[in-house]
Amino acid sequence: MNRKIPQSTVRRLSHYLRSLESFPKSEGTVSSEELAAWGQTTAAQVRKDLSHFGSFGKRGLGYQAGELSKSLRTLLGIDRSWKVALVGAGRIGLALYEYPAFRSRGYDCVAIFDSDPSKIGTAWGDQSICALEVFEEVIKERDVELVILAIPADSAQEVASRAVEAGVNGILNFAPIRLNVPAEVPVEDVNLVIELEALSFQITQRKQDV
Amino acid sequence: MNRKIPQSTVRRLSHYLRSLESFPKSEGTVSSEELAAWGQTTAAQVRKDLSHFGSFGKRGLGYQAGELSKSLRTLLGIDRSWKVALVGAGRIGLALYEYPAFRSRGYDCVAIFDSDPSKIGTAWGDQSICALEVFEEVIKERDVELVILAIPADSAQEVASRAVEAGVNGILNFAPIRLNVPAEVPVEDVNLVIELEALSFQITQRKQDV
DNA sequence: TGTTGTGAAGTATTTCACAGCC
DNA sequence: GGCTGTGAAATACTTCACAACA
Repeated sequence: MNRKIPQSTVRRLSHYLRSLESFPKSEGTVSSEELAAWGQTTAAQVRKDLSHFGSFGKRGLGYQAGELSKSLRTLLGIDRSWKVALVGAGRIGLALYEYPAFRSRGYDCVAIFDSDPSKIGTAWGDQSICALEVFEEVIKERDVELVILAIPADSAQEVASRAVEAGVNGILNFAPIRLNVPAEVPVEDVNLVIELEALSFQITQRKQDV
Repeated sequence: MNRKIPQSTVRRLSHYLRSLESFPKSEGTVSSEELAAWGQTTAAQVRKDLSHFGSFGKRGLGYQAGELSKSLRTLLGIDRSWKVALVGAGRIGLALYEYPAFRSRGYDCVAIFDSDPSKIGTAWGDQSICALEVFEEVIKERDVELVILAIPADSAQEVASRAVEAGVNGILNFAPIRLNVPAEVPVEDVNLVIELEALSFQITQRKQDV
């Protein structure tokens, strides 16, 4: 129950939750062995991950699936909904906006911004696209907590700084730069090119090892 | 020059390369200090990362920017082009297909697949969308090496298995499941919900720590 | 002199193995 | 008997610190 959670543990918690949701045994118990099999890890790892936060299981029995789900949702902070703003109404922005898993997990898009005048005022679903000029105003008015940056690298830093200034709590960044923000505002980077490069790296190395 | 490269090192190599490309000093030298500043790491880490693969710098001087770029591209396996197939012609697929950084890094989309009959035969750019029925045939005929899965979780495993069977070398997986494939075929997962959950986790924990 | 390359030291994370409880 | 929770051991990764050398 201490306070130093490895980043990797957090990722695995998400997997455990998804695992519980995907398997139909919403009633009944689940063992660390089963959770491990689904999440591509070990039973000991599952138990260690959970033990950082308390005791969720019963010795000799395992974990109550329904209860564990609920606990995981609380831990991950998704036992509530989050107000999200999307910056960048391009292809990636659209894909994210329409991504059903977001809404079903409680991430609610309450504002969309773009700098392109031809897009401003048009609507996606029930959201009309706002100009970046009114960014701070809208962020505060709608109590936005998370910002998704789906804009090019050269404007990402500026928008990130403005978002922090406006009181946003976290940033999901698709722009291929490392954002400079205060340590108390977490940033998660998604960099698609790096993922592809990690693949070609592994393939290339493997061939050389033969 | 050994053979046990941390996964994190690979990610950082990509950052170093992007760093070199973003800074205009394509001629001249770069120090580990400078690379570290851009990549949000330490100078020692930069040197250790590179030392796994050989000696790229000159003591007292630093690294020759142009040479180091070239070496990094070779290490990452992007000193060539890769033939990529996109499976899933939905919003995410479209965003990826139009993502300029892919093509500029040498990832060439040579086939698009979808299961929706109304999409089959229509074209995106110069690629017409193929049915999954002809998957193996097209993969082999066009020498596809990498597959990007931008399809729902329930069909992802089947397509992944067929891709491996057809001789694909690596998979970039956007479906929220852990794919079961032989160890010699690397898989990189991109899971957008997990990234958001990592954010809400951190924000939630932080608030409780006060 | 200035900066790399690298063993050795220090941290962090994972795995082991078993006591404790159902 | 079975399975969790957890210190202790093992492994992996990062940082230090300094010899080597342009």
